[in-house]
Amino acid sequence: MANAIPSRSDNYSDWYNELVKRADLAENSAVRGCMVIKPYGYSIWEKMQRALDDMFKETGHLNAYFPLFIPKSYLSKEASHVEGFAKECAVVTHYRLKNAPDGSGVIVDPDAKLEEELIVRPTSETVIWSTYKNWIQSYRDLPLLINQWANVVRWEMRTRLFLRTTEFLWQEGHTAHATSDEAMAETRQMLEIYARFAEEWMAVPVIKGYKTANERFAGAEETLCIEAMMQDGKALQAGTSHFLGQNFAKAFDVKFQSKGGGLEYVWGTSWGASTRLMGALVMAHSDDSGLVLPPKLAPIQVVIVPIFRSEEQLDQITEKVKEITVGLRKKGISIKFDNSDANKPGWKFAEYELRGVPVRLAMGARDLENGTVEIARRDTKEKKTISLEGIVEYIEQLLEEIQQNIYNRALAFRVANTHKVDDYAEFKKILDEKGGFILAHWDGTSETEDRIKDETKATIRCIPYNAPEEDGKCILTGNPSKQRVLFARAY
RNA sequence: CGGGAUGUAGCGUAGUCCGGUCAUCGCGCCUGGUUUGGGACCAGGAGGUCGCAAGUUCGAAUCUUGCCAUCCCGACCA
Repeated sequence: MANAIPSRSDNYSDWYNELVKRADLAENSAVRGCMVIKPYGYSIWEKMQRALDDMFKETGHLNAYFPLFIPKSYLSKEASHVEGFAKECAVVTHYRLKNAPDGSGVIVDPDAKLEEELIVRPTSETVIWSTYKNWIQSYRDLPLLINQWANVVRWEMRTRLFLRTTEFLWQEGHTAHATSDEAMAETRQMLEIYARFAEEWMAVPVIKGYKTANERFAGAEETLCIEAMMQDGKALQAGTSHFLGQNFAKAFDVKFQSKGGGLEYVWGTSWGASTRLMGALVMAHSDDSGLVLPPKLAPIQVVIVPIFRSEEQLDQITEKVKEITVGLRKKGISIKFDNSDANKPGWKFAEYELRGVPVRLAMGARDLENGTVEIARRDTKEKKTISLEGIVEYIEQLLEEIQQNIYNRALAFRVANTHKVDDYAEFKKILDEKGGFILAHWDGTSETEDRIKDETKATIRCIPYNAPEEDGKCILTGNPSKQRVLFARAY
């Protein structure tokens, strides 16, 4: 193999970085910490957007767009919110440049200083709630169910393609409700949507749960999340849904008149998922040959590679291929027929494996004679020659099977790498030797959580939903505990 | 922002100690031909302010100083 990527076992992190670049998903840009998402990577993101957006619309949400800039004063209206984000905000202080007197280029015009500095949004709660104040007067205005697709900026110290970039793309939902119960139900509903998206579209199994107070969103009363396991055993948070209580309503004075005529603060939620999902998708399924994409999100689901010695042969193959592609397209399956003469078949095979195309067909003289085609699946790398008879149905079913198979594989991996541990020494040992998820008892205090984090780098990823009640002792302090929580090292 | 390292063609690199036909090699790219069932081969060709700036010197990719950028390890995070 001339251009092999690093292997996962050699260096997982190198493997990931190389794969993202080589599969043409994204690359680093001239701007520190900001990436360029390339067309192939962006196509996957568009499919993710489409699926999520459909689910949001089905549950009654509408899209809107709020400004990129936020007046600095807004950020400080909600105390814990500003504390959470202040350290990573980009700030706009001027609005004009001018030529440098010494001719060395342009400089910031000191006369163009803004009265009030603007923050580049790290998240939009504050602008949105300041707007909601004007939109909500009566219980009849509720619930208000809004989503926006946007870019946000968080000035991170260390960045990695998709997993943590200074600027990233995401969606953020912001809803307002008349009652606490209704807002909480919305919070749960949106987490369910994220979980369903992760499992049914990305083929990534997730664990749903509550964040501890330490890990909660800045300004939220409760944060729900889904956590996925990557192939190196580390956890990745794939979506969060926050119950904001009346915090932002109070900070921005958003009240409504109830049926009974009283004035009440509204209850809020916010929920988001970002281009980080792209990183999760790569790390959950791919192998040392390249990406493995779930068929539902693959920009190209089937690639057809002709093998020919002459123009006439190519023409004959093209003719045959047409019959297949017409049938596949009718089923909504995306196909690429790569008839370019620039590269040999072997090169193409390797290239489409790198790009994670779920199904590959190869057709040559041999197949023309026999009425067959060679079919290869990306997830297992199995190859076989099959008859053209019923090929469309065969492929349709195979795509479903691949989708299911990579989910099952990821689930089996997670199960195999999740351990119940009752002893702190063993806890540390498993983290260092095996990694993965650990279910252990915790006494419920932030102090204990912090100490475990300092000593092991593992954090409580979540307090899982529906965890069975079980009396136990905190792994660190020995204090009583009612249920196990999920520990892991995380991205 | 602390600790470590690195900047040579689109990418990856040799040369840096010891200054002087040294700008090396591979991939990629262009042209022509032969090829095509797992990353083809031959021939020819294009492409470089050696990160930037100043200094030392007859002479700097190489030595000195300053700056800039990137990567790794920490603190911070979706």
